[in-house]
Amino acid sequence: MFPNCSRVNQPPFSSSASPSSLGAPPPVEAPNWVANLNPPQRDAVLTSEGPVLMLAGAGTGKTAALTARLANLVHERKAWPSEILCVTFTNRAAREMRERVGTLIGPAVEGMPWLGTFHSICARMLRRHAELAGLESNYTIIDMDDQQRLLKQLIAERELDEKRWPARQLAGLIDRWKNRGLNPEDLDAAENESYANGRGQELYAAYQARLKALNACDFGDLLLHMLNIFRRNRDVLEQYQQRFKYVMVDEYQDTNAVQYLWLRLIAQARKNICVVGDDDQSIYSWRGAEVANILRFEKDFPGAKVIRLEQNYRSTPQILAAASGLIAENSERLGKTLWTERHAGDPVRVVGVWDAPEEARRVGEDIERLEREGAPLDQIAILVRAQYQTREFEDRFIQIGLNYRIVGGFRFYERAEIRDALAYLRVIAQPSDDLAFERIYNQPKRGLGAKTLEKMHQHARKTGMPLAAASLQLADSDELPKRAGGTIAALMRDFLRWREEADNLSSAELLRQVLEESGYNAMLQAERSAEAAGRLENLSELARAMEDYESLTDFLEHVSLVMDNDARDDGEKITIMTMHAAKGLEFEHVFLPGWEEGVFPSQRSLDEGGLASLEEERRLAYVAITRARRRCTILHAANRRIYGQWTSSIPSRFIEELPEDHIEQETTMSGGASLWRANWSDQDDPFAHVSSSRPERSQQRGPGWQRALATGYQTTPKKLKEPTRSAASFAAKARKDVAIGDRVFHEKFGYGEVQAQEGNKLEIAFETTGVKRVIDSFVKKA
DNA sequence: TGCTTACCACTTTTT
DNA sequence: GTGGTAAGCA
Repeated sequence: MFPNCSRVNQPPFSSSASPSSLGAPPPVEAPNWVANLNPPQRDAVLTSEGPVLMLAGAGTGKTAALTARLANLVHERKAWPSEILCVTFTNRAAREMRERVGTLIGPAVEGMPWLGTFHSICARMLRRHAELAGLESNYTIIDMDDQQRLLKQLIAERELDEKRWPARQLAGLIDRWKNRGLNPEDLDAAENESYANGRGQELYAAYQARLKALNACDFGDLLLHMLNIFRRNRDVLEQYQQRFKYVMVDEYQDTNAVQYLWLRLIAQARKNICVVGDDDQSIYSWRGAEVANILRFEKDFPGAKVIRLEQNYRSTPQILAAASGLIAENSERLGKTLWTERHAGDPVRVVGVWDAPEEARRVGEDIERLEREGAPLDQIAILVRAQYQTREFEDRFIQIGLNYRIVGGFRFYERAEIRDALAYLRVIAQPSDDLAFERIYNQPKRGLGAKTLEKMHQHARKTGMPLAAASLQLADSDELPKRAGGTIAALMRDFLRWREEADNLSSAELLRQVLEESGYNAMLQAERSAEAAGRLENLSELARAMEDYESLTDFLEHVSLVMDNDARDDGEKITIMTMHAAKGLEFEHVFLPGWEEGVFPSQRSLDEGGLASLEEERRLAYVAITRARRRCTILHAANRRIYGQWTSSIPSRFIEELPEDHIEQETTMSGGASLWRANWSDQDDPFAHVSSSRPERSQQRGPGWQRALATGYQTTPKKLKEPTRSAASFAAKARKDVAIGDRVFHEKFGYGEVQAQEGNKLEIAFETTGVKRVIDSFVKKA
């Protein structure tokens, strides 16, 4: 519900700019979008000149304002779409912005090449100016996997103990340096000390040199290279300063130092920069984001107009109050007062359960009830702190037959078979891509092992040639055993042929041919397992996806930068994702499980980082709660298994910090009274200390714990009912295209035969895993 | 060479 | 419980 939609506003120029009064296209409708905005939003839209800082609280319609602003600039002919730089943080935000601008100004949005993430925009710029960074314009963007393999090599070359100085750690350091805009030569002694007793700089420099030799760069380089280019080449910078008449930045609180410096250089000339952010939603400091950027905006751009969006259109007053009360505990804030015209709703619920399985069971039951009440599943989300928490829900939902999707987690492009296929293509597109070559030189198995690889490396190093070229030369010599030499020669002949074919074939066809001729398909087919079948399926999906791209290079760039796997919406599903991933989204009903000390706030943030990182966790909690429009349910379990070990836990301090007036506490100890009592006296029972023998110990627990006790942990639990069979499952419609006796395929369980059908549930006898009940939407007809 | 086994570290969060 | 790596064996 958007209360202001019904309000009649007099737009300042609703009829002043008819399309006919304009010269050439873009043809546009009357700018009625401004009519739907509230005064501060409208102010932000109409203040096109000069620096603008929009402080937009959660759910205050900042995307609406930003989109309208962009549309207005185009509509008012202040700039061509190609003269506006519009930076977002995530691919999703960029896509959404593009879509929304499209509905406002029509096809003119097609001409917006500079709307995108920091990384994709920099990648585009870097293609043009690659030579200024010592690269060729067809450089490859390597991912974290390649990055770590490369670093491992460098570490091994220096005979450092990889156990003591893990590649991960070095990768993290280099990343952080890059995020701060530091080149190897910029490191001071202290930074240098932070890896392998003062060899940080050496390794960082070596890594950069290797990347250059590979004609590659990593994520951080995209920004760092462009910053370097801007700093060292006045003319290039001026070119962009001229081009971009207006600059807009979303989620400004998440910008890191390089991004900040890069933006400042571009915007310095015209100063038409509009940034939108919310200091309370800054949750990426671990990635180098600096809230300080938003705090010093007014200093950087004197005379900046500050506009506050404080009217929330999303949540009920209760949800808003709970979130506001919580975030008020933070010390470093600009401070905002969110308000809403929405009608009162239900209080935020806080539910205490016995353990994680019960938590999942409870959420499942609630969702089934919502479903019966007619709530669409895609309006329900479960937001977790860390990825590992998703498993419990996945298991439970498979069991009771609830449709769900997990956002994040393993991505399509990170699967081994996909990466292998891409590696083949990379070697074809880029013969000097050693990392790709190394990945597939013996995949599928060709009888080439570590020894051969070692020789190839030696030769490559000696001659300064890329690995692939060196190996070919080596194959011609007598350095290798006959078999290995022959194999390599044959492989290189294949690559030569594919490279020629690449000109005639579409990339999708090329990929299919490569998979066939390399024996990769045959390898998977020979395996005859459920997994292998899924992999083959993934590979043909990859080929299909490639058909949308003009060139191989385009596609490879897409893969590296747009790693999103927002699975196409195939039916209504519950969304399970991390709180981080949920930023910018909203749902009617939100479940927030795992609010326990050590889980949320995470152990790590408690151990290191001090107050600052605890406050970041609190902001994350604020983000999570404010995703909900109507209902928000927070859960905490008394016991949880971590690393396979049962651990008892206490409710999160954030629960205690919620304003009491707006929440409702409840506890559901299921599993039966006997289990409850049996656990009561257990040694590691988290409630053992509650027994009257040691009342003083309960004093050591925080107030949240006390309240949890007060609201039901002490008394006999009221709800002892064993969870019953899911009622909603009987209501679900059956899939019509599968019948008893059909052979079907399931991602997890493989092939099987349908034995029974009940609602949307199928009972399937799987070939390898036995009889299981699964949801029909999770199987494909085989 | 390649496969099996044993041990290990590990869980934030993302472009 | 998992997945990745190192050592040992066929």
